[in-house]
Amino acid sequence: MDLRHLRYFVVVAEELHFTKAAQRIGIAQPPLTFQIKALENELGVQLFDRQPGRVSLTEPGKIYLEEVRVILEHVRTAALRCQLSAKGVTGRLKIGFTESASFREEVTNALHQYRSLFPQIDISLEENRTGPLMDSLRQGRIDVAFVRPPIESDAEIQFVLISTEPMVAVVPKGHRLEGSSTIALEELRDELFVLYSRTTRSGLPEMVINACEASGFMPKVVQYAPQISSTINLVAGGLGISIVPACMRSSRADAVRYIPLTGAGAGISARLGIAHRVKGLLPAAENLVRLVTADAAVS
Amino acid sequence: MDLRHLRYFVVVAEELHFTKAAQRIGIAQPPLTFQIKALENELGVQLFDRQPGRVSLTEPGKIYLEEVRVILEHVRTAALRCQLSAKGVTGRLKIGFTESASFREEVTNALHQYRSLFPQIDISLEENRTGPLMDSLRQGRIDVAFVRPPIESDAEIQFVLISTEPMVAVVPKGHRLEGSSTIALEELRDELFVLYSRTTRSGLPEMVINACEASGFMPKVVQYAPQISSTINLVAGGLGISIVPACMRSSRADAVRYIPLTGAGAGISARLGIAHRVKGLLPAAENLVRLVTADAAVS
DNA sequence: TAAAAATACTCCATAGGTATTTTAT
DNA sequence: ATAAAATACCTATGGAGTATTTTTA
Repeated sequence: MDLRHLRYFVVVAEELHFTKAAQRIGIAQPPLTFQIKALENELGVQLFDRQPGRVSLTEPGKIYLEEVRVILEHVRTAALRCQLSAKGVTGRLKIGFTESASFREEVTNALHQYRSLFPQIDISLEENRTGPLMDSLRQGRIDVAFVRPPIESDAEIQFVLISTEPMVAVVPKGHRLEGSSTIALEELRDELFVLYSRTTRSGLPEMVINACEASGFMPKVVQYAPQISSTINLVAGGLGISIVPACMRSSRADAVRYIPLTGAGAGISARLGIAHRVKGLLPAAENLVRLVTADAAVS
Repeated sequence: MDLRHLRYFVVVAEELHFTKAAQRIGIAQPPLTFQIKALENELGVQLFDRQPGRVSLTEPGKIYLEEVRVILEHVRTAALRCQLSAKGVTGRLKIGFTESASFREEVTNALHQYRSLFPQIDISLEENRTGPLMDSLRQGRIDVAFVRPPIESDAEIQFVLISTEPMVAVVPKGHRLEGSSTIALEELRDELFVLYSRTTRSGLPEMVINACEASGFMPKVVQYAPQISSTINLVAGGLGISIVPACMRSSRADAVRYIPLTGAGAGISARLGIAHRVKGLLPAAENLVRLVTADAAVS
């Protein structure tokens, strides 16, 4: 049995006239008669009472018509649902992001814009550090991730940089450098550092340490903290000073001061990008990536 | 788009392996690949991610699979519903019957039996006189009717006789003939008659009048009554006597006596049968007719 | 290198067309 | 007598087969 049989059946049931029905379908009457008979044979049921000039549905035919109409409608809606999903209009999207990404306007603006463009997408968010996010990405637990390089790029994962910003020094209120408009890295030689904990050999804390070494001293790290915001809280608490991405400036403005770096410090920057699988990417994720990278190209 | 496409799609989605799927379907791999591509082209959506040895459903593909499974199941159940309806297992049935038919065991037994054989048929009953029932039958308001001949039989209507019974005299208690074991029609020459009203030229009351005439007298009819039971009630009330089908004997046994007729009176009989349209007969109605006429052949 | 999907082509089953007959009003 | 469905037969599209190539793990 084909959908053709069902479609033809509905037309004949509507016209109750084989010749007219055949015209509406766009075929000749004999093949239509043949197809309806084939359907009846397959069902083992007479669907029409036929007399020349007086075709009518049998009772089983009426039952079947009801069902077939629903089936044909369902065939259409199924295609539609599928197409909407393919366009990323409907569906779900799992987004990972690092703590500091949520402080960047590129990210929040993109999410706002995405939500208004695709209100039917069910978005779920996961905050984690770059490393675990990349694992989740590879294993399909999330679909896109706002992460900080370096990313171990390969054929499976694409990474697109969307922003670069300077790192700034964070000192507690009342610190001797509080009033400085800029700080050279060398001035921090004797400071105690609170750093975002090191999980890779090349993340933000590594960059800070490397820059200090380039300026001729090894920073004295008194504490590693799991989040950048907790790092800042520890600075606010007077444990030491730190160096964080400039976007964090709005955090704990009551208790800390953010001061631009000069010299070797001006060279270190926090880069942020969006990472996603190359294959098996959800349509909804493609749309977000397109939106984010289009913005990145403009700015 | 064909059901074939949908069926193939489900198999490939289940196997996630074109070669195995082709084997399960019973065709070669290339045409299967071709058909799936045709489906994808028609939808405008990629349903599978294919790498040799690693076929997987895309997100829209998963959505479509859900829908298609429901569609294919619906195609099956639609055929089933249609077939059940064709066998008269499900559906509705409108039965007409004359008042006296409900006093005949052939009719009540048949209905009992039918109800237990086809519990899913929605039966509705209509009581009326033979003439209106035959009109309803022709116009499709009812599907079968238990009626008394003569029936104006033609190509549209089939009538099968299911019982023949004698007519009996009804006299009120205390009547001069109350004690008679039989009554010859001539003995009623001077009686006042209450008759079931005449609507056709050949119904039960006509037969009574004709038989009386054959016995040499014209019955004195004092009252026509719309139902046989009201006729009997009038007899019970002393208005006169009547002649009714033997099956009515159980009616008003408190107040009337039923006495068999002899002579010309023994010749008149009440026949009962089932009538139905020849064309456009509901399967449920066919089953009832079959059941009733099979019983009729036995008895 | 091996396994599986894609491509290229060939064939035939069947959907559809044309001509005609049958049937019921 | 007429209109419409059924029948008979023919044509051609496209579904399926076979052989081969391409691709990726």
